[in-house]
Amino acid sequence: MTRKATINDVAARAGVSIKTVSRVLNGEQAVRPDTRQRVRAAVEALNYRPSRSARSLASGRSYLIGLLYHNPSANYVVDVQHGALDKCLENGFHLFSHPTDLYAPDLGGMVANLVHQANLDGLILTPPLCSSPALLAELDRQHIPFVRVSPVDRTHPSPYVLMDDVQASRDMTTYLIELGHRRIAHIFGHPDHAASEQRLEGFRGALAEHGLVADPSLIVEGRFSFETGRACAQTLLGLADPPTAIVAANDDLAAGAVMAAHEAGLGVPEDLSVAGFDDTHVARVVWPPLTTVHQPIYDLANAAADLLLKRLTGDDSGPRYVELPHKLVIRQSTGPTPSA
Amino acid sequence: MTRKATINDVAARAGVSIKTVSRVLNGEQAVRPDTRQRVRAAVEALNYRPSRSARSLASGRSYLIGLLYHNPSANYVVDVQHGALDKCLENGFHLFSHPTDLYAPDLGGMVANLVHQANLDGLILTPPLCSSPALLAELDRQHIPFVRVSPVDRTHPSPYVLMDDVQASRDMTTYLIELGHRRIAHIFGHPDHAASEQRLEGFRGALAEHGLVADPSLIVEGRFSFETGRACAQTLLGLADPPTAIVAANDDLAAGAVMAAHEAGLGVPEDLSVAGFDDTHVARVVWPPLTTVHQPIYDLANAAADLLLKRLTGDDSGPRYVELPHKLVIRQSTGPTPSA
DNA sequence: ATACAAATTGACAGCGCTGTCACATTTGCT
DNA sequence: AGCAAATGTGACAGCGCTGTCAATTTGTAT
Repeated sequence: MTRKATINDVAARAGVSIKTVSRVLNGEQAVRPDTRQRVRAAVEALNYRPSRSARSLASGRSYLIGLLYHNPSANYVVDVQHGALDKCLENGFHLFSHPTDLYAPDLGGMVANLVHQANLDGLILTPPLCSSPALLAELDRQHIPFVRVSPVDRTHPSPYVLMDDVQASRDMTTYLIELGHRRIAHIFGHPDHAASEQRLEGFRGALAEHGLVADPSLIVEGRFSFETGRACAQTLLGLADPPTAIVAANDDLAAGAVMAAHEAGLGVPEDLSVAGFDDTHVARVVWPPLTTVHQPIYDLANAAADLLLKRLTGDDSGPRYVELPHKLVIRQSTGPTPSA
Repeated sequence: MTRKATINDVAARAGVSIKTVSRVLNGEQAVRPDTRQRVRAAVEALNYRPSRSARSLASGRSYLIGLLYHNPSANYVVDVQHGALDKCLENGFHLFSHPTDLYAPDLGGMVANLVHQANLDGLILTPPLCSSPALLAELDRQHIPFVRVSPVDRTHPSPYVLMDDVQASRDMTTYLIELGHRRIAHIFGHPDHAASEQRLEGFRGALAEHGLVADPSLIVEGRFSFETGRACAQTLLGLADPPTAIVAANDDLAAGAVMAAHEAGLGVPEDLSVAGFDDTHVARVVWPPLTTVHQPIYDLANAAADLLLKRLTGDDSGPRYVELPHKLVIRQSTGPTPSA
């Protein structure tokens, strides 16, 4: 292999100026079809790929976008990364994944610094980062473009993608009610994550729709983790009048609840039904496998990247947000009420 | 905030030429201490950060390294990413994570292309990519620097990091033998992953050391997944003379085996002991929690990045490889033999 | 002091691309 | 046919940095 081809080589071969090659590469309009064709052929023949550094230095853009996350589950991160990365590569961009501490003293400053150092063109914010007002404010102030994944605040003008957490939670709860359950508990997610509120809201909504009242002692606060799920379930099962079903705000919590049931000598689902949320790997790896809500994480991230890239390339014609459908996944951790 | 500071601003403020600033930034020797100090102060005062694109365009280096993986578990990827990313940032580099298909028809070409397009300075290869001879050969041919994480072939001249899989597996098996088990089965990992062989070797070694013979019917081949672990365990438990303990080649397999035991009405560990490998999230989320081998994934990746960066910056003084210790994690999925 | 080597510093030319603007060519219209 | 407007193309100056090499300062041995 010889030296890597540059724009000059392409221009020479196509018999045009480098500027015209640049035009073709960047999809600018003012190029005649036959010229464009000739340039394309030369690019092909030389297996030419523009240098990101040169392009970036000259244009001030970096063709790099950042994906920020705060301590979520590995499965979530990996799915998000893939969804976003695929869309980026498709458009000649690259992706930096970066763990970010929601509680950093100067979160906004830190992120802005990261953006400047790495010269990122835009950001994808995942929960709970996407609902930090301080962060959003700083990004706005510095005119850093970003999209949000599963935000709660729909009033902020930045684009976002989400699924309907409230409805999903309502669907799951309704499913349990239809199975005959009346004393249904909810393990709340994590106060950092606004989705937790929505899942609680859907839970309450389904109960209300069926004329049931939510017993406050059946709503306990977890932290989206296996351990807290287990502890919460222990509390619930220790109640004088324990629930026959638990709707947990994510799969880890549900897995913990299943473990607590086992420890208490209770069968799942014979004695206790447990439902999860998100449909992560864990849901298929505990015994019994969890009934849960499938969240289209890959697709959400893919759509998020799409929205961001459209903005960056100046295409403002598309929608400001995308809402993707959820799906109930019925497995073996839920069943009819014991007495029924 | 005004325009971002450039090297010219720093030079002007420090009263030196831009070349001298460049020298200080790149840690070159020929700068007098007081000059160096003045430049440092100016950099500080202006909060100056060199532009990656400019630097990269001028030097031909990109300060970017790639992390390649083929379809491993999310937890593994995330740990590897963090380990490598932390070391990179520490050294002013950035990290691209990239899923890569081991079975791509022209794997070497694809990777080389990726390296050139993204202008990567080097690669970190995780298993099983690090044992693809075709890939290694192509990278060598194109003079692309790389390190390998947990390789099996120690003869290739590239640097690598690993832990002793054979010894770890031997330790685990010995632990079960000391618990009184005599009929011990092994669920083999995945033929793609050379570590599987080593874990089998350690298993056999421990048996031999204790004068036990490995019954061939007790060695079954899984695929590092929950489902195959379950299927393998079903086979094992259906045997006329089933094992009292299973050493699985990873935690997912072990989790599947635990599930199969549950399905067969067997208690773990009362009727069957099950040991995992890797100490991933799953190990703490199944019931009972898995006895397993803790693999220092973060540290391995961190060390790998370190080795690679040292090479890239021309420091050849360090070791060519790093071996990190493993650790047995005893949880509740293993216990004494039923009859004992 | 003087000569010479070594250490330190700077001038300047790119790296490969995009933005600006001027020029050339075509098109549409009277 | 003739002219303005629209369209297509190219020359050239950077973007912010590093590499090369020459110039300057400093140190050392006479």
